[in-house]
Amino acid sequence: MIHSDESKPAAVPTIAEKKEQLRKFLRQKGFKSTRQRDIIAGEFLKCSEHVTAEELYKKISNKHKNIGFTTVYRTLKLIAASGLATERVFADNLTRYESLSAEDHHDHLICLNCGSITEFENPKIEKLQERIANEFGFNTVTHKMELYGYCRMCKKDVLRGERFDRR
Amino acid sequence: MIHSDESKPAAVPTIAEKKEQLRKFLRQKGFKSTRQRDIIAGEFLKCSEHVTAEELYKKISNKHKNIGFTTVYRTLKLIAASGLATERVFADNLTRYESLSAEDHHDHLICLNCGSITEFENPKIEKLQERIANEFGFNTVTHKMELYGYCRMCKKDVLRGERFDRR
DNA sequence: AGGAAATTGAAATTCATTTTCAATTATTTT
DNA sequence: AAAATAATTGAAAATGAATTTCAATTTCCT
Ligand SMILES: [Mn+2]
Ligand SMILES: [Mn+2]
Ligand SMILES: [Zn+2]
Ligand SMILES: [Zn+2]
Repeated sequence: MIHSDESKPAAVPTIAEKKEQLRKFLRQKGFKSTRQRDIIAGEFLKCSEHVTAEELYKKISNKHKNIGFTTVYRTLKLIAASGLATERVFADNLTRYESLSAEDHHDHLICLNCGSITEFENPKIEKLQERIANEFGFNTVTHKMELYGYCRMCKKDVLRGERFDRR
Repeated sequence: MIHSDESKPAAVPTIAEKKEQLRKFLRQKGFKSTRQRDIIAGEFLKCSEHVTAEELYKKISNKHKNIGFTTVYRTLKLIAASGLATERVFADNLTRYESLSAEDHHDHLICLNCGSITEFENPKIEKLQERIANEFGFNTVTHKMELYGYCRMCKKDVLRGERFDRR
């Protein structure tokens, strides 16, 4: 997500501020702040990707061989519950997490060849979705919208007959 | 999907015709037509829902106790490959199949309470999706668009505080 | 510091999906 | 019509991500 408007510096929370938000959430829920949760949250907030528990675990276990997969898995759930992240499941059926500030919503373009994920936002589509839901007397809570195909780079390779899995 | 135009009777293939299409597909691929495949296809084409392999297997095994789950599972894959059905995976992460004629595309409204699935079609959204893909130099192959929330019936229950899982 | 309560992480479990394999069945060839 | 060839069947096992279990450890509160 690219925002060209840099006029409101307070709108983009720092990693430290996000970590504090998590700590606040934990305290408020009667949960505990731990060394592991701090490290996991730190690493998660650093890497701004659509990351799986497995992937994050591997990144972390380079430096911290004593942090287990289960804890990474559980901490990602907590981070999502706190509002700092959302869970996403794309066509590969893996649960991914992405860092997210409260307001921000977007959908995804996903390359079937290289797996790259591009984010977009389109208010017109969002409005149309609401209109459709209303027509059916439906009360929308959330939606999923994903476009699958070939990204600019992979499209070229396909034309040249060079398509292969880069994942 | 409701179509009020009944002027073209040939446009809606009968179950027999669909079964024939499957047989043609099998022959063409060097696969075999079997008693089991015929029964499974028949039952699948009859029940016009978003059905899982498990569900269809249970329906079938009432009458045909000798047809195994694996065969139902594999036959559904074949039916999808033949173009008679599409695979769908909604938020519950179960693979569902729905009978589908070649042209027809639609998206879904899914009730978080009762699990009911409503189909809709919106050309404007489809066009906007294409426009967005183009903006990113993206070549769209397929897309997924699902609205999750509460259907008309369940909305009422929610207001009365009567929400519960009907699935 | 002491004690109640939550957390950790290795291992086990779950659950849908997918694969394996020996026996059976469908199709083609003689 | 039988034999040869090749695919199918279905029970059981394997897979793999997600989730749970549980004893040992750590955090938080007084
Ligand atoms: Mn995203
Ligand atoms: Mn449908
Ligand atoms: Zn790509
Ligand atoms: Zn409902």
